[in-house]
Amino acid sequence: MRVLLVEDDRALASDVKAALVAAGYATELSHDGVDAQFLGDEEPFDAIILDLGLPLRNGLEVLRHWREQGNSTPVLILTARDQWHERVDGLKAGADDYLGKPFHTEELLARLEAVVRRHHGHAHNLLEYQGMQLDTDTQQFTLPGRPPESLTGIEYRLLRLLLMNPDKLLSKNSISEHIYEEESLRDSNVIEVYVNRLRSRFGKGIIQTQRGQGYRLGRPES
Amino acid sequence: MRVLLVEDDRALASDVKAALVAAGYATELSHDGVDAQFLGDEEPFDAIILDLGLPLRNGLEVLRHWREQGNSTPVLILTARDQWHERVDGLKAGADDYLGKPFHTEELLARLEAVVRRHHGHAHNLLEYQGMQLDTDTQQFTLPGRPPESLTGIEYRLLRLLLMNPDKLLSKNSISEHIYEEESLRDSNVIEVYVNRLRSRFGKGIIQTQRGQGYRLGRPES
DNA sequence: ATCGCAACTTAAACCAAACTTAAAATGCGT
DNA sequence: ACGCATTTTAAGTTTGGTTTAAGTTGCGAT
Repeated sequence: MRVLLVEDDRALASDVKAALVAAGYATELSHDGVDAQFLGDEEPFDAIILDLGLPLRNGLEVLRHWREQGNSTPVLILTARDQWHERVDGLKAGADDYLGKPFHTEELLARLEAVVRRHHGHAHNLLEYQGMQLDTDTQQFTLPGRPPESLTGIEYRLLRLLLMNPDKLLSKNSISEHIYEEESLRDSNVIEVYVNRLRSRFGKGIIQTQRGQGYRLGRPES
Repeated sequence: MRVLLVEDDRALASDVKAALVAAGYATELSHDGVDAQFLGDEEPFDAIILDLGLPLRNGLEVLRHWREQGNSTPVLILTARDQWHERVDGLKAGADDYLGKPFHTEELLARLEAVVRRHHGHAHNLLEYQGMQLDTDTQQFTLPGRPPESLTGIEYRLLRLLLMNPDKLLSKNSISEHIYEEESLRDSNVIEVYVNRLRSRFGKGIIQTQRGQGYRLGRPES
């Protein structure tokens, strides 16, 4: 279990880190918003403990940034006891729970565990290829450097089929067989229409046409 | 399992190599882009770990070179933590996964294993002869030292017929019987036209003519 | 050497496949 | 029952793989 602890008060930070390590968490420390943001972007944590009053970059902004990037690591925010509105803002920005300072480390540990368990409860199931990822639980699709987008039912089924057979050439027939239950709309251009939709949402390159043969998953252009 | 580790920081490189060897990978080291490119071209690896900041030749260029050569060895790139765009560029250049520096060796091992497994899972159905290969899942044709190219329907069927009967002499009649359903276009020069197309795409030598008898698969000239 | 036929080469025509759009139908939640 | 989002139909347009066709090359037999 890896945890990122973001807290500018060094003394407090190392106390808390000690407690976390004692509880069995591999803990990474960060003391300002900019550094924290990079760490959160680049490394996979099971949870993040985030103080909102940070130098260089406000904690709320950092949190919003992560959520916009499609990073759904559970975040527990720390707020000053009397800053009631910060908690609301934090939850709205995508935090999973909050804790007022000062706090007892036991309570922190309890909340942390709860937050992690809750998150693992709906552990997200990812279908990934060339940096694109399809979350089969939420039906959301993410391409590198963009926020996740929700898909309609058929958009999702088409994209999932492609991602489950990367590189493979799939004929329109086999596609509609997989997407619909029964002897399908044989002469209908549904597939073409949806290919068109996905291309205009996510870029032309995402699906390649092999005229007369079928379609194939491509790689997203920038 | 052979792994190529490309990393110019010698200290880091030998640490990581030790970890890889301990995990059971036969590991080859390279410290600059030119050397790495040569090794990747000449020797078969199961995976490559590639730092992007290299002396002599940029890691991205090396990766692009390999992919242009049709080399599909899984590549895991290492990027500095603050170079977010490098990841995207790397994926576009054909990397299979990325890892920000600094990293934990356990994570490197996990990603490496995942990448190798994924790559093996992607095993395609290949029709192979003299270094040429026809992928019957993607309908793409690769000759040594070139990136795979997509084929049109009839190009594909002709090439497949030839590769399924290597060395065998195939008359134009038997060819058109295999390629078309019905009583074929007996007096038509379709076959000749397509033989011509394949030769100009992939080299004269690829198909040999036996005047009056038919055609036979040949070997591609370098 | 020359003639004739098979194979080669090129370009243009054709036509079904795929694309694009918008409107109509469907279905779902309130 | 209504409004909204999604799915499907439909019609017009573009694209590019296939085929035809006509001219050229070159092998091999006489």
